[in-house]
Amino acid sequence: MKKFENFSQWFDKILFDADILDNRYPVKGFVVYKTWGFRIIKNIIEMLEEKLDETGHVPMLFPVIIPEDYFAKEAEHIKGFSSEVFWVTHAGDKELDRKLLLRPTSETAMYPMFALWIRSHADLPLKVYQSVAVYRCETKATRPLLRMREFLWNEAHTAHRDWNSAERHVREAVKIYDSVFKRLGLSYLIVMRPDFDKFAGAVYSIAFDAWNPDGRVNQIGTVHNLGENFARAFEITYEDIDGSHKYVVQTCYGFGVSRVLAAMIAQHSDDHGLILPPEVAPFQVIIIPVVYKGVAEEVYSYAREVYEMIKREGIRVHLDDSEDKTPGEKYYYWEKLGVPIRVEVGPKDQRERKVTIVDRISFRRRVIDLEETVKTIKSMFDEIIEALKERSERTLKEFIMDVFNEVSLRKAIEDRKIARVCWCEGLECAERIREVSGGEVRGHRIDIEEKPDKPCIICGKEAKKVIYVAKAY
RNA sequence: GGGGCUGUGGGCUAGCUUGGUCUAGGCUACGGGCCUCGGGCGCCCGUGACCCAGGUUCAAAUCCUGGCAGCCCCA
Repeated sequence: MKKFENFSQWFDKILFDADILDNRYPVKGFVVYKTWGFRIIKNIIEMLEEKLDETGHVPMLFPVIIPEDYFAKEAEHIKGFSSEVFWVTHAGDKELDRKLLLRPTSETAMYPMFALWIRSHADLPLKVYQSVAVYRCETKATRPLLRMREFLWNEAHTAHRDWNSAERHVREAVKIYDSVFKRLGLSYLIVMRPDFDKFAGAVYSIAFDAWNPDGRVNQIGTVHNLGENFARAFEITYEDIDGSHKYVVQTCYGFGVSRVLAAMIAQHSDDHGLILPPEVAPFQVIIIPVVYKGVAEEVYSYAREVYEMIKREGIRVHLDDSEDKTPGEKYYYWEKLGVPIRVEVGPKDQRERKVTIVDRISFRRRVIDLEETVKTIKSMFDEIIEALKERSERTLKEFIMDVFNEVSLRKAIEDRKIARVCWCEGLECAERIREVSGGEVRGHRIDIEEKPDKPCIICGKEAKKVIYVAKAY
């Protein structure tokens, strides 16, 4: 199965073969995360939460249930989400007096509580996060990890004294996500969403759009400045130094754990199976003893010695000493699961006190002295993540295509590219872009500055922004 | 939101057009056994399936309707 030719089937096969998840659960859009996948997920979440802790965020856990009247408090918000809400209407066979819903996102669960907790400027900024599942009854076709009705994310919600400190914090949040995504070797565009596509209830929205082998973009994270919109709806006020009462200014940001996992798999893996950045791989090193009759005991005990030596360094290492498989079968098996480094120990290695070491990307074999093993593994970890990052960045660049008229725009989207176009910021032109290309306007970049040097691709008037157009998940 | 396609052991599939030797075939995986195990060695034995509910028919994996689930395309 070829990654760039038949992404869907390739992706489904990897998810199944690498024990990431089982999507045969009998409810559309709900999946079971299996052990290997769930361990990776836990490592990703841990990486993010550490970063959030470092930057002054505190963990909390809010209920999955939100009462209808609270959900409805912010007008735009309810408009944006109501069509895909799962409702809880009954307890046993009795109808509830007050309808409840499963959170599609937690603003309306958290902010009534923020109103109780925030009294004065001394309570600000408040920075809260939680890693939970959220529920959205997607009407489009669901796809494992990419578009599900129950999916995992981490959401952070903050409250600030004024617009400027909220603005500063938005930049901080973007930096946090950027650093975590980079550690996972991912490549993406950081874009300001056009006004008509911002989060329901936000003043503006910033998004991280990761490339996917089929040319669609995968939104792996978003950062929103909510202004006072929710503060007014939920009466979140504080007493300032001068005794006046003011609304807080809020931000919120979501890190799509399921989609980040999808992006990692989609960007890094190959036709042999999964490829994982060492930092999140459940096993970072797999040891395969190569035994023959007559020398088995020596090789096994040497393999255990190597294992203990690597384990002592805090590296997640596993010794596959099962006797029912040949070494070749084990190579394929662990490659499929994406273990970054394989250490082979055979009779020859044992006699010479060496090991044979192979990485998951290049499959290059090298024989090194036993004493060099740990040092070599550690430097190979760095080489692997750098190689993944470099390869992914290169692919992103290859996906981007400059187009200057409707015909080439349509062609670009047809060819599964991400189109870069100049745009006048007119709503009708954006609508037209969608119509002629079938792609969506994703926004203009904020990670780099891009000035339009051509007129608007649709109306020919002066362009204000360089925007990206692509199909999306 | 609209249209098309599909559902066969754990995975991939043959069979469906033209209903009947289908008692459903293969590969893979799995369990047991043998094997000199550096890239899926070979051989023997075994377990395991027609998505669900109706309908047509002497007879349904095969035809029809609905449900559930999945894939693709368009808006």
